[in-house]
Amino acid sequence: MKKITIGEAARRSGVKVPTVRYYESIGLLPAPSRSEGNQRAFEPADISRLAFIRHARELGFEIEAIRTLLTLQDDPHQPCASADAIAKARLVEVEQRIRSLMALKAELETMVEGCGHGRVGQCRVIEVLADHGQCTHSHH
Amino acid sequence: MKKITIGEAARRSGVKVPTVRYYESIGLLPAPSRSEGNQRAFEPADISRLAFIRHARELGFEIEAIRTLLTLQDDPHQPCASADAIAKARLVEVEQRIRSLMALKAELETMVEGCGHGRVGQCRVIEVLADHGQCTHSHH
DNA sequence: TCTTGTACCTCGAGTCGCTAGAGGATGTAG
DNA sequence: CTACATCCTCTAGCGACTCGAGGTACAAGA
Ligand SMILES: [Zn+2]
Ligand SMILES: [Zn+2]
Ligand SMILES: [Zn+2]
Ligand SMILES: [Zn+2]
Repeated sequence: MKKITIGEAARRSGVKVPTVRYYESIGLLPAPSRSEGNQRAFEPADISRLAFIRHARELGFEIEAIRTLLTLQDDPHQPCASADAIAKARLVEVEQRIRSLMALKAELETMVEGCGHGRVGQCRVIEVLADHGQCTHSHH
Repeated sequence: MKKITIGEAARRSGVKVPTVRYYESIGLLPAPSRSEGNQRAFEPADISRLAFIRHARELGFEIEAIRTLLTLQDDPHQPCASADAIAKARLVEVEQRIRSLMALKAELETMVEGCGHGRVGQCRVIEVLADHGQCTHSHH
């Protein structure tokens, strides 16, 4: 079996080189063996783990959640309730965030569309920012 | 004219006390005069400025964007094109973020719904996280 | 074999927008 | 006068990286 350098691990997993080292430093990725010259030598399992982490990060899971998910993955006999709970919590988060962003979008549209592109003194953008009472939604 | 303490400024503007000091420290809020005992004494204009900052933050504008917006606000004779550009850029950002979160939501729903709540070995959540190829959207 | 160039190493600091805590001074009400 | 809330400065910490300095290792070409 040939050794996988950090650069190749990065290329294969889509995680950047410094980030790979960072994940190792926080214990998310086990410290790999080293070459004679002290360079990291990864194995295929590490690449899978990195890809898992990257995918979970892309889906917005926090590092601590990923740590839990990885621990679960390491022991396939456990019930998956905690994994499902983490995913469900993330889903709720995402739904809330979408709702909040939709409200924001509406306010921003009003601001942008309402402006006649004249002087700052009459700018609707500045005006609305200065006075939340002009917003259609009271909570952002 | 009575002096406004930092606590009252915080209460009136909705910005927390340490955050008010932080805004002063980064030059977003002018340093107010001080009492004999070295305590900050704000004026009504500072409260408006704080409220403006808070509102802009709630709408997701970055500090540097707010700095620009405040500079514009300070001189009402300038054309408002830059203010509008900032708001429009923020709108585009928000729209992109919403689209991205909608895709995420779909993936998370598939994961959560597909799981039979058995063992980790068969958990759909873990399975999808380990293999992005199982996602319906190729880009997150 | 030597040289060149790329990739690797560690360590510390910086990013953003706050937030928390230590340790002390000031202001106000009873 | 004594509590007690509020204020002050300063430093450090959060999450999740990202960057730079200063140095080492390794593979390919002359
Ligand atoms: Zn305008
Ligand atoms: Zn508003
Ligand atoms: Zn499951
Ligand atoms: Zn995916």
